Amino acid sequence: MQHFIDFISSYADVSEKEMEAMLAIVHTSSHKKHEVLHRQGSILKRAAFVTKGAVRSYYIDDTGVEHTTAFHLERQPLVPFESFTQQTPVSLNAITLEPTDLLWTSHEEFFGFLEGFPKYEKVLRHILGSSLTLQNEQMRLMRVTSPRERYELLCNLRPEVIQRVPLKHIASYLGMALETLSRVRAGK
Amino acid sequence: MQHFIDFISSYADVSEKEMEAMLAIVHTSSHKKHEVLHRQGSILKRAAFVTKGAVRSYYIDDTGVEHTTAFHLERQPLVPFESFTQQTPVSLNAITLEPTDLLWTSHEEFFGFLEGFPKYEKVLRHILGSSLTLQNEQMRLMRVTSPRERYELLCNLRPEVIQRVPLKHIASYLGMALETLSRVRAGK
DNA sequence: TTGATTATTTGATTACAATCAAGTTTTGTA
DNA sequence: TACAAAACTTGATTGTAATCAAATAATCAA
Repeated sequence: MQHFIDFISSYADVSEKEMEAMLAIVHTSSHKKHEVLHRQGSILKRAAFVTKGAVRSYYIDDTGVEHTTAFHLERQPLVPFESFTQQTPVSLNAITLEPTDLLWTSHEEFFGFLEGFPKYEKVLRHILGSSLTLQNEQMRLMRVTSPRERYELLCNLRPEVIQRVPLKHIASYLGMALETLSRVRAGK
Repeated sequence: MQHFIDFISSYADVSEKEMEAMLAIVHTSSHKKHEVLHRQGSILKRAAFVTKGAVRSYYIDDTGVEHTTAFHLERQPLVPFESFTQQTPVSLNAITLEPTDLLWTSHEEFFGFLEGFPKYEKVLRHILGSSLTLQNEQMRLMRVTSPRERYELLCNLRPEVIQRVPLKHIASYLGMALETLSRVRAGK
């Protein structure tokens, strides 16, 4: 819970009253390893935040190949904003990589809170902006040519991911074959 | 101008009063071919909308290579939202590909309007959501393995771009060598 | 603990796109 | 209209990562 408070506080000065209202709409849930949290095509009813564990987001393309798009470790939001804010079908699957604890709030509660505290419109805008920035950076990561560079960048940016996630998912995330990743890591 | 009204109307029912207030903060400008609209690292003071012509967004990487990230034709916004909403340095350059007419509004005017008409918070949220969706789609485009597929996807999604933009920029946008694009087009 | 499944490594080969190098065509403009 | 610059094409070669194939290592569950 402290993680969540830290997260929100990094975007806004939260008064006691506001924090109280927030905590009133926040729920917790625990999930086993390899539990599906949401599926491609469904309408997202919850915005979640990882307090413990790890979650992987991925989609399956026309040819049946899986593409991992994100890893959500503790202290990170797990919200496909473009889907949650507009209640359009989500384009990703989410599945736990480890036993995972989440904080979450429903669409109704979330936007109810927003109406009660319009100041948080700005916060949401800020979060959406950050989300766009992150996407941009990820896009550039993909354009950095060599697999080695992509891997090294990830090592620098998210060392915990390398430690905790099976290489096949990292390879998929970085857009290279599992064997290539293995060789890159061996320094070949 | 009608283009702009259509654009906004696709996101919200706009009352006469609101439209009036909007038009009061909208300005126009004309630009020659190859005119720079903004540079990497600057703080964006304007949100723009293309009414005529075409604009290219790109960035230059550490090794000096240019990467084209977007083409903005008429009826499309030209706003790096993540920069404009938060007034952080923009990570892209924008340059006209053709003689171009823009509508634009300043950061102050824009957020002034938003305070006067808080209903448009929702509209902005919607636009940011769409922007995220677009980014996601572009990301997926990059992951579709073969250059041929990437090219064909672009042909289907944005045929006008193929007609109007020099191939070297399209090649850069699709992340392939100019020669490769040429061969793909020749069906080789 | 053991067998089974999953994860990872290593090797050999192949396929594909980048690069280098000229040419040709098109466009803009003096 | 003619010249120069830019846009585009084509060919030959190279390098790199994908693919195929198999072995080894680690993890999980009965």
